[in-house]
Amino acid sequence: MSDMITISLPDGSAREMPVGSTPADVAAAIGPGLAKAALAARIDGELVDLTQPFTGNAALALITSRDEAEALDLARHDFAHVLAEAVQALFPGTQITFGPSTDDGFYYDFAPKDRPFTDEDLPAIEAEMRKIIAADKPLRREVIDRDVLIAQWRAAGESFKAEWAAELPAGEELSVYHSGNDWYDMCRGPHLPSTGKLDPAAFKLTRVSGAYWRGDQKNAMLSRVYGTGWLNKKQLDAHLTRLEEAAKRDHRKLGGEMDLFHLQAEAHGSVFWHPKGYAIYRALEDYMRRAVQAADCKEVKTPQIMDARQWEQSGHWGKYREAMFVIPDEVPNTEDDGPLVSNEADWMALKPMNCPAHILIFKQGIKSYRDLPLRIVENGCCHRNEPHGALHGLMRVRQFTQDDGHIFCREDQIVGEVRAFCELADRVYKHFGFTYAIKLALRPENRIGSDDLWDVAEAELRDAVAAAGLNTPEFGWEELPGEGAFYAPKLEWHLTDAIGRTWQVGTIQSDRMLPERLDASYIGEDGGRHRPVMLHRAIFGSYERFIGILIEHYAGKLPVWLAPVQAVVATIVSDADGYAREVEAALLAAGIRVESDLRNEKINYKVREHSLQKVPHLLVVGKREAEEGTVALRTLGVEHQKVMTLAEAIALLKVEATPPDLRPDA
RNA sequence: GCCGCUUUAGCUCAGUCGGUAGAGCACAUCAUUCGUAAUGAUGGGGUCAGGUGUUCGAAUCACCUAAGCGGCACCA
Repeated sequence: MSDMITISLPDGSAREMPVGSTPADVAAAIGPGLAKAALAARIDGELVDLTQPFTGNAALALITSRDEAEALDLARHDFAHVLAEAVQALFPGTQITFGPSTDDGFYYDFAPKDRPFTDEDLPAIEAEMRKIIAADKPLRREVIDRDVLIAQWRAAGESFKAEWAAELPAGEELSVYHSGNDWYDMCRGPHLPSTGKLDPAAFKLTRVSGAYWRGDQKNAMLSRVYGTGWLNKKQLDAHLTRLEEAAKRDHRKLGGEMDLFHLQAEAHGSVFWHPKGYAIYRALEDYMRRAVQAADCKEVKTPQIMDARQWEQSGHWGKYREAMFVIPDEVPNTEDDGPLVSNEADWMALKPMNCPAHILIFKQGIKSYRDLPLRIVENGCCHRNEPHGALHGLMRVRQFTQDDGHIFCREDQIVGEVRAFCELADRVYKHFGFTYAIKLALRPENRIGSDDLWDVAEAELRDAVAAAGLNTPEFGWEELPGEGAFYAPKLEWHLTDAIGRTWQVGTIQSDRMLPERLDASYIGEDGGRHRPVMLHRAIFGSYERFIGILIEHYAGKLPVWLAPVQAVVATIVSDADGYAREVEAALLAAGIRVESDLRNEKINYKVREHSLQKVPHLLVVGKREAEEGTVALRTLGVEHQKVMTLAEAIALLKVEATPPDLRPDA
């Protein structure tokens, strides 16, 4: 047996190294530059520490900061460790728990000794972290016996770590990483060779928050410190700039600035739509009515309040009563001025969803198989008393309107119906300028129904997407195990917006449970009673949230067909007032949402104001235009104005103001 | 719901040691008629989120409540 091993490298070359060598030794053998730049290694594809000895002949790839994805993840994980070490140095008695890397950095959850951390603690923690980085402490892996480690954690008062170590799967090798000789954390690794490999200018602690131990609200509330971490300052700065840009398009900010809507404590979680915001809302409603009509859906309207018994039967009362707005059916007390009395059996509730009401429509009269598929849709206004901490602008509200729909069909119609819905959703999202990914959420752990039934239901959705030709990487096709609803698998549409964020909006799910619970049936070809399948579907999700997403996607600069004010006629001098009114009237007659600005203000002022309001087109008129019958058209985001005849301007605006589904080329 | 922070004029914010509140923008009035991102002057406007307490005295200190913000948990 030789005392040398062969290490092959990505460039095809190979090196003979003594038994017991490490990737660091190979790097050093190749050259001092690489030895310095190496951060970690892949041995036979597995990411490991530089100091992990080879166990025999192996394929080696050295990781440097050029391997950005891996290097970033390693650095972020190390930042988390440095954060934990810094916190324990500054706040003795703080217990450490868990601290992973994230998409833009890292966090660490602590069990503080006296009080949770606040933002004011962050500068001191950052300074301590920089000290640890400057000390360039070596990070050393040690494999450790489980019982020894648990005893050490207990002795150190680290009860969370002890609990965790005890619950890691039997047979798993436990390791700790030492930072120098005075701190360690349990970790699978790998890590950078030393804290000095981190760039002290490439991280920033961003915020503190509460977080439940193991993500379960029954457990202790820990104190989480978040940071963003990068390989160098340039990357960090670029990230901070991206955050600023995202904040500028926040729909809550723009909603106020553009006078679209407001929220206030007297109706917290419900939207006050102002004229301009409601103009967007109505443009969407009109659009959606056309879209579902073309898909042969019938629009209905169902009651806002239904008897509690209805919600008991549907199963919502048991599961969601806490989140429902319940209305006692109060009657006046027989004594004058006495309190109202109520009987719980007569309670009613605001509808939290539309499905049961749609089933009640289906159940009117006798349905034949010839009636199927029966597609009904509703702009259904729902109320849910969401947990207070969940409310967020238009994105999560207590009163919202879904573009809800239910398709009642036979089992053999599911694939065709889902496919048609996929094609409809595809048209809609393209009209709004979104790309999307379709995902199939598969059976969750807690579910009802047999595995056979799930096999069938999942296959139906999968086949339907394939039939629509959308199950390709181009459409982000992905299956999500365990993510389905408890009663059915679910197709989900995840939109990607202009700055790369994703939003789950559309869905379709096949449901065999609710028709059963509410006893919906149809007469089949054989003359017997059969259960229909119910497909729940939505494209916008909710109007409120979809408008929020649109505002952020377009940064307020909505396309002309959606813009609440599509054009403003602005005068330069009052001599042009009469002509401006003529222009406004002509545009109004052409169906353009137009306003005029005849105020005694300078044109600079008017341009600035309407630009900030994100009005797509400004028609400037002065003496010259009034005499010539022209307008100077200034378009948002375009540097120079264009002078044209009024007729030309109207033609141009009419084209742009036409919804995409009504354009000749649609 | 949980953790942290915040709440002062329509908006964005300042307000020191506890001593009775200030700016810019917006608004109103007047002047200005102006060619593509802020014309000037003058003026009005606040029970300092609400409540309770400490104090001779509270925007300021304490407690409670509500809402907002950042997360966590939840999202039929």
